[in-house]
Amino acid sequence: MPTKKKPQSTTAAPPERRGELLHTAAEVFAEQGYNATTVRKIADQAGMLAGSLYYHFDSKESMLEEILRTFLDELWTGYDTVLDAGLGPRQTLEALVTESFREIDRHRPAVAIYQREAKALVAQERFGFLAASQRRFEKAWLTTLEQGVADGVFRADLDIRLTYRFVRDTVWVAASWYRPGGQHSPEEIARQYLSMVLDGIARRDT
Amino acid sequence: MPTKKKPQSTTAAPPERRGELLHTAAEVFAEQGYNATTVRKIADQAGMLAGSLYYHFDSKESMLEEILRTFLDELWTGYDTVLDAGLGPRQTLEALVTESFREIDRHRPAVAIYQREAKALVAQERFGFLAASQRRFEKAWLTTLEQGVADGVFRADLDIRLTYRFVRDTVWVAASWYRPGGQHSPEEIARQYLSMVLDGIARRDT
Amino acid sequence: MPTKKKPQSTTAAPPERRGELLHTAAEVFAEQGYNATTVRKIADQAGMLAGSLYYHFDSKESMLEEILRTFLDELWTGYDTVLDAGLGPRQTLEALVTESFREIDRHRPAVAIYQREAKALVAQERFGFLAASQRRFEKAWLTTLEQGVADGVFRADLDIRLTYRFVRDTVWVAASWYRPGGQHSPEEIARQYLSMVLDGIARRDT
Amino acid sequence: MPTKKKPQSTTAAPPERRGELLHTAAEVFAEQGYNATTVRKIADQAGMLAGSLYYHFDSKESMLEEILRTFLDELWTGYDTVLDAGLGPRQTLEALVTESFREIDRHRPAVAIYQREAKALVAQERFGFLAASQRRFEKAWLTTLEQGVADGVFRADLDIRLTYRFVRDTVWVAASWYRPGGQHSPEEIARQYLSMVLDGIARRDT
DNA sequence: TATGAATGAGATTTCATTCAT
DNA sequence: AATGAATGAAATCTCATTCAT
Repeated sequence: MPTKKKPQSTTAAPPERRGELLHTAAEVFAEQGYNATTVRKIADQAGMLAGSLYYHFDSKESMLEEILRTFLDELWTGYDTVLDAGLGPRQTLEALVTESFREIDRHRPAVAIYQREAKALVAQERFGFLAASQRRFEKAWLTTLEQGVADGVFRADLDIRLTYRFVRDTVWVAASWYRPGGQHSPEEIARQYLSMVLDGIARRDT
Repeated sequence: MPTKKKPQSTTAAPPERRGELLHTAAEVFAEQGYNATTVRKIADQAGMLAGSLYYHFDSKESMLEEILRTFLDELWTGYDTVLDAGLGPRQTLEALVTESFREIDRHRPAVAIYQREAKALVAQERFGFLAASQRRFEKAWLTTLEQGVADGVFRADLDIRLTYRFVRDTVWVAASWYRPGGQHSPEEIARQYLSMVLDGIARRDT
Repeated sequence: MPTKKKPQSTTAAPPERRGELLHTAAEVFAEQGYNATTVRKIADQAGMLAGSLYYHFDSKESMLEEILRTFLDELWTGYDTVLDAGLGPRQTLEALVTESFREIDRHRPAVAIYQREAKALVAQERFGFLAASQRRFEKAWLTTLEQGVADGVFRADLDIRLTYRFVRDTVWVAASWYRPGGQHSPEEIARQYLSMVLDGIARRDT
Repeated sequence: MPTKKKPQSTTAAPPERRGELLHTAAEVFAEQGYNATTVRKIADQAGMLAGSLYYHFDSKESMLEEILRTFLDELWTGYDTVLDAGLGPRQTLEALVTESFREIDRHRPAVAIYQREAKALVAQERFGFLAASQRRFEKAWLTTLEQGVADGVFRADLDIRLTYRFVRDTVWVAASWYRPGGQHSPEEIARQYLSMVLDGIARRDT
């Protein structure tokens, strides 16, 4: 039987229902995986019947699409601000990592969904925007790393693509264990991650 | 004269078929996700009909179980050898990371499946062995890191659980892009990853 | 001074809305078929939401009923005038055919709906009036044809039921291609059809 | 509960199951209309469960497509034989009409489905072959009629397109009442129809 | 060992209809 | 009169699994 979330205070702005439902769907997708999530589970969580979701959305897949699109749109707003700021490579890297943790904080379910599903989705025409985003992403990071090597702020003895994957994945998988509102703020986690990524975990003999 | 064992039926070695099919299944599971993989897809890939798989296996789930069990058994054989060798924390960490990349090389599909599905599976009784493995895994790594901090070979200013997750994720997500037989051997990748994890990607001012 | 009946609410004549909506519904039913027509499609066409139709009508089926009833009422008004006029069989046939084309001209959507749906509807109690109409129809035509054969104005060498179906189908299927306001008036089409039905399309050797 | 048709003699050629099912589906489609026919009704009639149909067919729509394609393929085999025979216009017309009644006799359900559904289906890309067939059909008939007028065997005072529609529809709607195995053979019905179409139903004063 | 055909449970989706505002 | 949101029943479709051959 449906689990009502809340009877809602009195009156909320009307066009938010969609957003609420997407939020609910994203949480269930993130928790159980897209394929294992039935529309009935989403509807239960939202306190309605499965069929009622189709008043708001065309299909289960269109919910997934909208969740991922919304997330990527906001992610790129943040990234573009960083990339357009004209910082040096090290500051750019720090800002990108920090921004990433902020996005994980704001869109944890969407990030988790992205991690788990993106690989299988890119093949579909409908999710072509994922591939486009991945290309921009790769370009932004590779450029930053290459510039850093050229400027002498990053090590020159590492395979640059390997480094790219290392930094990229290391940051984003954090979404699988990160819980918003936990001990550390996203900025604090970013700080520690950056410290590990930049300086390593081995103790320096100074 | 040639050494014939038995006048075998008609076709090739029968008991290997199981292994081949598990291999095929693992690849499809890794490619598309367990839930999105239909037994028909596996059968197609193996050149048979869906129903025929049930001569070899009890169920789709039992294929998954066998794939993961086989992988974890081999992983722990390797890990136990390292952990029982009485090395210092830094050498232990290096050996575990190297061993992990070797396992990715040998069992890439299984590793990818594990990454994607483990979280949802541990709740099931049948997959209790996953939880047991995770606990041993966490213990082995945390002990090594703590010993390293105590011995002064790892930095003491980092949150130890954050460090654990950092190292753990860093290694295993490589399965998502690693392709056996590529440019770098697993040992070479391990070397570079260890270099980044231990010393960081920033250039040192000597 | 202008003759105002009542200080009407705000918008135009309310009781006409029903008729407009029935007109719209009939067109969509005729275009796509009753079953394939969703109330949403009708509402879209009418510039309102699906639920709003239920202010005007009890159900989708009641719209269909009203459309068909209105059409058959008018049809029989015309037919009865002809049948009660005491004409000879040939003039009766000509008048009935002409009247039929006039009805197609006025109620084309309803005729198309009737053609397509009547067979499945007659079984329902609610649409019993269709069966009644069909019986009267058959009787009127058969009587006319039989009288014509008896009078020697129609050929005696043809199966009378086959002839009946021939004339009936010949006339009504025209609704499937007829477009009001096209090249030919209904009377002109009737004239040509009557010429073919009565005298055939082969050239006579005079 | 499912209505088993027959336990079938002993062994029928295996690849006929598809054909049997299409036959069953065609009968139900013709009887109730495509949209009003549920896959469950077809399955009931075939003595199986609804889901089992999907072992043989991709979708309900693909059954419809195959039924119509098969019918049109056979229809055109027959028509082409007539059209390639080099007959005069009157013999061609007679042969086409006779062939049409034979097709109605062989494929009554498919013809009935075609009549009822074609108009709405042609809009769909998937059913583009219907439009193609219609164009060939129109061309064949118009050419024959025009040639007949030119040769002086058909009346010159009639609108040729009107005549085309008259003959075309008159013949094909017969599928709505024709029952194979009834009183008259298709050839006998064709003969009477041709007599009416060519010479009319009015008695000639010779 | 494998096929061909089916089952049966459950998933997604559709849609006429209702109802508070 | 009309909207926005929902219900609930039923439809289409999916798929792991079974089983006779």
